[in-house]
Amino acid sequence: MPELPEVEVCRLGISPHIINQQVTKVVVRNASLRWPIPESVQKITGQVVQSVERRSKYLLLRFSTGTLLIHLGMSGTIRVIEADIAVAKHDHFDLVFAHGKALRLNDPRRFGAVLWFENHIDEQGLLTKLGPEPLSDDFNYGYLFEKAKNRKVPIKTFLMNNQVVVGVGNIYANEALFKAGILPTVKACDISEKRYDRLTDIIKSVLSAAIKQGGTTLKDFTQADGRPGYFAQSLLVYGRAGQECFTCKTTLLEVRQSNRSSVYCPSCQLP
DNA sequence: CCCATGTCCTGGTCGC
DNA sequence: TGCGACCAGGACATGG
Repeated sequence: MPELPEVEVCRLGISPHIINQQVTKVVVRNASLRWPIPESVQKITGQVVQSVERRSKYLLLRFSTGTLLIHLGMSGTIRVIEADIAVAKHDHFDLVFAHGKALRLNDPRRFGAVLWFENHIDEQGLLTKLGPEPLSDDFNYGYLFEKAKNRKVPIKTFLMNNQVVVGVGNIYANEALFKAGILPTVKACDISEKRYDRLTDIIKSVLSAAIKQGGTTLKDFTQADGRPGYFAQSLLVYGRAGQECFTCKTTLLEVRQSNRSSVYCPSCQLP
């Protein structure tokens, strides 16, 4: 269930357990994820994890000869466990380490990915077209306003476009627009610079708060140690269609946009 | 049958 | 007409 906060929570959780650790075995139980896990992942055997980075929702494990890219898709989770713990359904991939632990990927829907790149991380073009990281200084005042010029797409769809800004998925797009008081159906080009500046601040604060609380657990997301995230308790509109707005008691409404559900308060959120 | 946290890809439309 | 940018929707697999 990962959006950016969940992936970042995952990165923070697994990093201390696997950095500087040597991989002794690579186990592929089911290679058919979004793309087949390549045979070349076996080349990781014997190598040491140098760093665990994140770009957008991609986890990047750096080794001396290349990078292992992991994406959790819609339903992926990663845990660091004792390597001899029994395999569960949908446990597709393990990195086993010399200290007896294993990084284990579980992904029921198999929309996730495990890829190995030597030298050129972007052989597949997955990272080249991505917009700025929302928590970086590249995502700043004026950016969204400039980017939105002539864009007639609804603001909700605009925010979820990875070429605009990465990491803002359906949950946090809904939450940020509620907090910013912007109707999700407004055209991106019709929003003022001032409102975009406020929205930029809100996106940063919503994502940061979610990371601090360990992400949002809806069904299956867990942190690296198996604990759930607690941000679900902070959700103001996502998943609350038909219920009262916490601010004004108006009934929250739901619309479909680009095949995704948007929940909003018709009173607090304005065109 | 409905719905679901992501995103690549296809095919259509629009403007220059 | 051509080209590129933009945009809507399908597709993927499994579970609740």
